[in-house]
Amino acid sequence: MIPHKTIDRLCSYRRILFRWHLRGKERFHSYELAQEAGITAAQVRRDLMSLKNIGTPRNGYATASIITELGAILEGAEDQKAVLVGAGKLGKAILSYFAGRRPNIRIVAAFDSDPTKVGSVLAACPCLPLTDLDETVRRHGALVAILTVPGSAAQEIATALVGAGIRAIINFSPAKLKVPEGIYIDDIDFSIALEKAVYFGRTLKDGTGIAPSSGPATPISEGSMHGALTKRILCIDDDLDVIESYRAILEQTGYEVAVALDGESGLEEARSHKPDLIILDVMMKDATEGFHIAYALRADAALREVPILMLTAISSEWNMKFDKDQDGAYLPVDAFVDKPVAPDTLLATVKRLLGLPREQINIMGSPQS
Amino acid sequence: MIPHKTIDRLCSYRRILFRWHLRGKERFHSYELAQEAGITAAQVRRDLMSLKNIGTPRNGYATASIITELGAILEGAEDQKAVLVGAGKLGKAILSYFAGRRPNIRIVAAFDSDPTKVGSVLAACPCLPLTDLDETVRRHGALVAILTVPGSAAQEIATALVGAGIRAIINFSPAKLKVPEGIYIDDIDFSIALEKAVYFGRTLKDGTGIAPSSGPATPISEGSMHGALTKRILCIDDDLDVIESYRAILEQTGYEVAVALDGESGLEEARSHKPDLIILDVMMKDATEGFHIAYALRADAALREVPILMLTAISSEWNMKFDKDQDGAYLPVDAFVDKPVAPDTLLATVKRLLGLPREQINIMGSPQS
DNA sequence: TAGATTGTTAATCGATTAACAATC
DNA sequence: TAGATTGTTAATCGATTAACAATC
Repeated sequence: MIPHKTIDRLCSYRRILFRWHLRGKERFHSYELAQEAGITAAQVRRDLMSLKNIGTPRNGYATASIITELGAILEGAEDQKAVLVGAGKLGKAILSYFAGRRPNIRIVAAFDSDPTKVGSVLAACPCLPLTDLDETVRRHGALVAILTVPGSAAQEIATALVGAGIRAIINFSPAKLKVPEGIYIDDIDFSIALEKAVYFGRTLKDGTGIAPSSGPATPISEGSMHGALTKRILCIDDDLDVIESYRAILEQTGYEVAVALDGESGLEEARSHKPDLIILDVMMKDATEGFHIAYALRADAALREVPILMLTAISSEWNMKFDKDQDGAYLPVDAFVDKPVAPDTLLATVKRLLGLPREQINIMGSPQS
Repeated sequence: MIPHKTIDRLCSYRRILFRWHLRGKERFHSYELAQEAGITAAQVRRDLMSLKNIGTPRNGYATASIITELGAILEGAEDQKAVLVGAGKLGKAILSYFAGRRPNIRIVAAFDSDPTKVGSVLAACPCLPLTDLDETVRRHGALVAILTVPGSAAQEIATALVGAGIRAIINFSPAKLKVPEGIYIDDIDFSIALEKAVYFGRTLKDGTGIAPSSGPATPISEGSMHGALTKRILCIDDDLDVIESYRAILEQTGYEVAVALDGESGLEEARSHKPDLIILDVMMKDATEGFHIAYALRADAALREVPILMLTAISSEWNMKFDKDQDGAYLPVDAFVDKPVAPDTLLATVKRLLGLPREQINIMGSPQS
């Protein structure tokens, strides 16, 4: 049985490693992961002892196999299901935060006592009356519940959840839940978080040598809308069906469309007939090919300022989604669109990118660290 | 310097004690607080050593003075100001969660890069452009920031915040922030919380003797709307101005109004001329008088079924608000309304309560534990 | 090989619990 | 007074870090 805090860190490791994997980093050392996670290398090595797979003294750890093992430990074999109770502002915010983010961990239903909310669909998740709670939880075999109800209702609902088979509760209410031995409770209490922050903000000793670069934050500018037609668009994707569907949509709208079924020929095609826009699949034959092509395109002086629209999808290997916010920041591309993509979305994004002034093309990526 | 986890517990203690204080519990023992907080009595005593005030072996601790001391430690003397960056769904949910809840800790501004959000007012908090961040933080002397932006923007904004003088950040983004020594960061990461819950939900050993009372949760029923006039309403409040303003509002609408300036005479008046509704101030000369009156009314067979509307306000002593959800559950009253109360709200609530069928009157309170 | 890095054990650190004399 | 409960110190527990032989 792995201790609580170790699990915490294993989750962080997995996220970091997934990002590294996307960026093509195939091996890593304990000190690298330690630095990224903000802890010591000894801690990392000790934590990784929880898993079977070993590193080797000279070569360190293999990113991919560690991610696989972490996935096995943290998520197990089957899909995991969760429910949410309390579809207020916070509940809705959490639903939309998770929507589609972790396909392996799915919030199958939301519950609320308010009859005006029941029946609606929030972030792809049906809102049901509390009377359905027991039956729904049992039917799905959900083990996890997210509790976003007022403190006064929390205990009653927690008891019902446990009775229905829930084994872990993330409790956002201020109530201290009483549950049987063996049920996991994670209290996330905003009031206490704020009070703690106030305390430490006041108290922590005036940092020896605080000299952070000041300067106001510059908001990320949204490209302004222009319009232009009869442009040439190059689609690079290894799935022929996908290519053909995009071609149909784009040609119908009056664009000229070129296609390539792999990165190599895509690059070649781009060099011989410079397109006005490139649509690039992020996950081709290996998980990072799309990224390499993006870098190669930016390295070519002639193609540097061609906007790139990157198509993102779920990695079937670990059921983790490419995180535009987190991972996209490093990539020299101008827009991300999720697959499968709705024709409207595709056209709107294409139109926007074609209108982008050249100085707003993202040539370097904007690494955050 | 008090350690991290101790501060955590001190915050919980304060909340529990405030609730006890409202319920008239003037003294307590370490084992009582321990049980309520779910820890050991030794832990409680050790934690309370952080404060000057002492308990006495025979009488235990004085609730009020401990709350005062905790407030002094946790919040300090002056008001504390915080800002929020990222007015998305989560940011808005958090804003409305905190709105008015802790008058001593105020979120003075929200920031967002989206020009369509800037200029609006969210939960009594103006939304400003990111370009105003530095100046606003400095002007208010805010020490705490709540960060609810995407991971890709988090580091940049954190740096700007620290540059502007922020000393503590509650970070809801998945990014691991790099900040100078001495800055407090609290990471609240929903993805990791969910993964942890999934892990422990799957893993924790099948609880020895799980036999929680099953039974579906019964949603709290909302009183149905009826209508009735020429009813007699008794107002009990020690503030003459307040009484007169309510009287004006209610009489104008056609109700008959009786008044009483303290609990004692209120009870007497209720007994001599049975009203159809009682409006009761929760905080009169001592902080719990309103509560005692409520219990006394329910103890009187003749008055038991008269609905009670309780007026709530902020406790000036500790700047904590009476928490309807948490504390109200114990009280045998039928509605709570915050002071100062808008005429419309007052009338609507009065109308609803007067229409309440007798079997829905809350005679006993509904304790949650 | 020599140097670097691992897995793992031992030492340290911090936090919780137990114990108990002081005392109301 | 006698019993119960405190404040506080010592013992225990758990988690982190350091150290180092094994080894790629």
